[in-house]
Amino acid sequence: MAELRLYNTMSGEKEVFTPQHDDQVSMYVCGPTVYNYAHIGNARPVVVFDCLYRVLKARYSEVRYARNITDIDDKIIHAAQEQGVDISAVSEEFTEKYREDMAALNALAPTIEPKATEHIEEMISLTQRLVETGHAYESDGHVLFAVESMQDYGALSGRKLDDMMAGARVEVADYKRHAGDFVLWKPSTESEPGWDSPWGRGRPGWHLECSAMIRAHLGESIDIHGGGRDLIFPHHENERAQSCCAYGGDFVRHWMHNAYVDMDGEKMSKSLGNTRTVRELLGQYPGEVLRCALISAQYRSPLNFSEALLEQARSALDSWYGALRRHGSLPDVPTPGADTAVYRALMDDLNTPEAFAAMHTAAATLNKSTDAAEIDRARGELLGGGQLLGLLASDPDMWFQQGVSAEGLSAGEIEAQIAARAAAKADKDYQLADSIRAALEADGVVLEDGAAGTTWRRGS
RNA sequence: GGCUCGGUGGCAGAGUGGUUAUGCAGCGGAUUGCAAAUCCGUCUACGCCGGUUCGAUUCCGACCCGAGCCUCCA
Repeated sequence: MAELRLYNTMSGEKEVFTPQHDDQVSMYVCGPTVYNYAHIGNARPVVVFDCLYRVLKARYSEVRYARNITDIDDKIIHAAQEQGVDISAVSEEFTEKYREDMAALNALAPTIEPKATEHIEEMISLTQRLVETGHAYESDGHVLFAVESMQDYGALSGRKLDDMMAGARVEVADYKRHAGDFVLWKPSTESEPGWDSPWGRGRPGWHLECSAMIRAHLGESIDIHGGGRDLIFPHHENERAQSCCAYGGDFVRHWMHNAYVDMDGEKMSKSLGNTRTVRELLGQYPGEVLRCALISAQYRSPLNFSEALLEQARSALDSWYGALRRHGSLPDVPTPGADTAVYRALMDDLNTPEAFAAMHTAAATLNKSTDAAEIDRARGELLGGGQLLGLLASDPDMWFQQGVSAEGLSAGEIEAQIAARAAAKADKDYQLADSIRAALEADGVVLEDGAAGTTWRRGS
């Protein structure tokens, strides 16, 4: 059995992955702050860690995968105030939309989806613990984590407190002892949502929930913690500080961070305003195309988002589905955990491009082989690989015949035209046959004559 | 200013101290009533300068260029 190797942000190297408990893995991935639609950049970690989840499930008998929902945050508060509604109206609406969008990308639901507002108690007690142990202090109504109280603060992001001082570009609040100190708990005004605490009515700082929820659901030390690169600092650094100082121990054994989705070579982000929402893109492309595009580069490399990228993803899927379509009548019972080339590629730090190459090899075999055993093996590779990658989930005929929008000819109309053309061909009236083909093509339908008759698909 | 990561063929994108990545596009052929799909063949590579080595795209150093973090952000 191939061993799993994963790059660890902490060490800066690929490491052999061994779960702390024999056959059981715990993974936590930072989820969305639910105040608006997820953009395609937000979807990258979801899809990447969904692949990892699938690989882990194939390899280990128990995988506990938690992805949080941040449903208390200043941005949600602002959105709610603008709309004149309660924050829960905003957070519930966008939690639902997020789930729909991610499901459309074939991302499996995590084992647990903890919400911040359901863990306020845990956050308060974690904060208390940090105050008691001298790692946090109260100042001007806030409770702050004292970064100088932690010996190796900065170890994850590879920075030193002194260096950070030099580059501080932000006004330092005067209630902080050190510029790097961050908020654990902050006061709420009357109009802001808040919870009673030993420090008065307030709400948690944004790093706190993950520490508290990891502890509550996955325990003191987890195997894998993932998220986007931009979370390394300050979010994960601070999470680590909170958890390590409050509870001691390892906290996280493998830190994993995906690179960004870029737009014209520049990071896609809400603050830059160059985003494309998943929802908008789903109106133009099948979810599988978006997913395929998102994993067409290795997760630690930047991915430039473009029409061309999506068209390439579509064409890769077309060729895999096309190979399967040739053998569509065979029963399928793939085993994703089988020791296939796709599996081995993914075991090497999720090398999805190498996995794609193996998928293409399997498809080529299906297209040209006449050996039943070989065909069987290739189908297993392709379908099993598809399960690990979260692709090829549709029926091949459905894939080619689906229209992204409702417009166009119905399947029945197309079949009728095909029958008319077959009759014309039987009469050797090729002129009529060709005019039918051309008419269909003008409506975006491509005919393919094969040994077993004519099949059709919708062109892109 | 500090820290991190990267520069591969027309494009996308892996990998390796000496041997084909892969896909798309291009070109030539096969197949087809015509197509499409498919198959076969084929062309374009490893930022720049040094060093180590029998041999470097791959290791080391300098340089140039790009991206990111240090601030909400996946």
